Amino acid sequence: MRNPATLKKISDHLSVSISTVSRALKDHQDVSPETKRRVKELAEMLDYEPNSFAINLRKKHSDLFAVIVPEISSYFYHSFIEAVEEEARLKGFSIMILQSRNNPELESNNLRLCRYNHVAGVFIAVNNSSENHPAFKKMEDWDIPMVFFDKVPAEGNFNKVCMADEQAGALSAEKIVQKGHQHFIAVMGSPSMSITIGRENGIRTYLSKYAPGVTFDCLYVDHGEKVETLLDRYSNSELQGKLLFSMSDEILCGIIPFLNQRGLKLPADISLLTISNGFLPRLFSPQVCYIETNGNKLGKMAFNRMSEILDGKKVVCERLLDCEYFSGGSM
Amino acid sequence: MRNPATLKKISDHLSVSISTVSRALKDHQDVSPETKRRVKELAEMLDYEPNSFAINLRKKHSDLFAVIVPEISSYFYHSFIEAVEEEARLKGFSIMILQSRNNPELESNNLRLCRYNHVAGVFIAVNNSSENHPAFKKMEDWDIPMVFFDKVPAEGNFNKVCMADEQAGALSAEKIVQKGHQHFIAVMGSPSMSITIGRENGIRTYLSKYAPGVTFDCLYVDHGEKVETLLDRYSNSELQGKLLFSMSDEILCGIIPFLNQRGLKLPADISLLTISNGFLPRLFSPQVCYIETNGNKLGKMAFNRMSEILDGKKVVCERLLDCEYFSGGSM
DNA sequence: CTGAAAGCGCTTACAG
DNA sequence: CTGAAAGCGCTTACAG
Repeated sequence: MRNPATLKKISDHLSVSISTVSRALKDHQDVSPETKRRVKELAEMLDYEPNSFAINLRKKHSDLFAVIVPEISSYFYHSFIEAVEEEARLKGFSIMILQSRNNPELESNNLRLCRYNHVAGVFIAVNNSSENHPAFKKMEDWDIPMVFFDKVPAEGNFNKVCMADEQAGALSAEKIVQKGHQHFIAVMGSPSMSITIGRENGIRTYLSKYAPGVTFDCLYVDHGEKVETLLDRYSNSELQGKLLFSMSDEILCGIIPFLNQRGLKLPADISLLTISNGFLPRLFSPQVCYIETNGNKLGKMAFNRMSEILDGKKVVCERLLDCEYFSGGSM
Repeated sequence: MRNPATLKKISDHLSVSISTVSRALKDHQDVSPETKRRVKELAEMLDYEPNSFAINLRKKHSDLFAVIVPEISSYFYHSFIEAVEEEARLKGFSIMILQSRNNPELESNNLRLCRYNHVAGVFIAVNNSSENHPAFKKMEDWDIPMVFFDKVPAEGNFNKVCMADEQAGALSAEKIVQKGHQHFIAVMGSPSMSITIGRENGIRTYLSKYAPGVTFDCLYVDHGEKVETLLDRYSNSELQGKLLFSMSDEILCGIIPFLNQRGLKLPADISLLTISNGFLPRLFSPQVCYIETNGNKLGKMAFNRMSEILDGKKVVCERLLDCEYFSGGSM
């Protein structure tokens, strides 16, 4: 390992003190122009790079944010991460990615890593399964700001940035009712997830208020069960003319092959509405109608919230990202 | 900011020296069991966490790998990142993500960040545009191992881990020839990318060797041009019975809507073969035939190579990931 | 304008 | 079995 240049090395070469070198490199007013010039020139030549460990050891925190997600390659998180990296870079921060793979132990361990590395803040989408409240509390004790996004704890006073799940559910119901359906089939994710609960609540609330006669079957994709298996309970004639509502891209990816395999055509045989970031729905023919969930927008929103906290606006709050309807040809 | 516990704080409470506390916590044999017990108990109580800055300052490098990509949310990189994170975690490392957005300046800056943070190693997919050789060289000077993946520099002696692009091209040509096509249309990415060159070479080499009569139009999607626009030069009757070859998922996503819009059916009106990670091709009906590029596998391969380098096997080499054919119904 | 010194939190060779 | 001391590379209050 080549020895990287240090302030000491530069100071030795130039026969000035380390303090002077340090000051010269940061353009401190106390240093004479001539000294500055000599120091900077040599620093350049020696390929000097400050040492983050030494700097952070004094500052007691790093220029690193952590993003903790169940997994990176989901339909949504990578675009969230992309947006956060972008914003972070513009503000001089970098990001560390940690996956918790729906394993509470890993999640705790990831939070421990955040403490170990004294990150400036944590963006976290929590696991499906249990809620790691003690681990979350510990971050508070360490004064490491946390912004929960997408999958957030149902209980507890935390900073949250989410899709407006209830609104998305209500908007879905509204569109379904408008199309004249008296009954539909909703395919939802795990019933323990906050997003499932929110979206389903949105549907129920809307229906009970504006269309009490409309009913729906509610199927939950849980415990690794496949969408296809769940839907197999219906015969083609039972599905004829019906509407399928899909809670997410993940579920959409189960529904599409199912429809293909059954030979059901959109929208002649069956209608389809999904919640999605919009990428997949636009690839199909006809394009699938969707309510937009935008990972990039949510990432920017989360970053803004984090910036506010770092700037001192610490009062805990919950922000919602409004959703919009895209009209395809699937219903 | 709550003051996190330090060795000093523990040593004060227990009236032992800092050295003893440090040794006790790492189960050093020199320390008496009784002292160990007391130290560990208090450390637990005080929620002690070692300080990575102090540790790394001594070790002179961190437990952090950097992954540098043009962008995270491409069809490929997020699964690569996912695999690297997974492997890294198992070995006690974390990963930092940096995007270079096809901007050479950003790329250099990201490499500077890697030096600043004394990362243990860098995984990098380079920009389309220019090649940043001076910046790459500098990393060598700093003895920071680099593993290039997917988009790699054409020149220079570097560790590379890639799809077998030539092989993928050749395999594609083989399948096309087998289906009896005398002429086809290849839709490729930017001609300056190593993967474009490799894949096209593979096709040409195969054809000149085994099927010299077979010809193809070669279209390049470059400078933000759209696939649809490129293909618009062909009338439906010109396309009838033809085969389209798509170099990547990105291009596939342009071709599919084009076919839908033109009302061309697979495989009756037109055939389609793509190179892909396999996710999208399997969603369509019929499923699109593809040659597999697997981001996860490539990530694991890259990590293995990195591990070898860290273990001392420093001799530069290039590894290729074999590709496989998946038979759908699109040709 | 410049420098010596203390300190961030840790590890480890050395002495006892 | 335990401790005092040096040192990793930097910044900054203090003294001159």
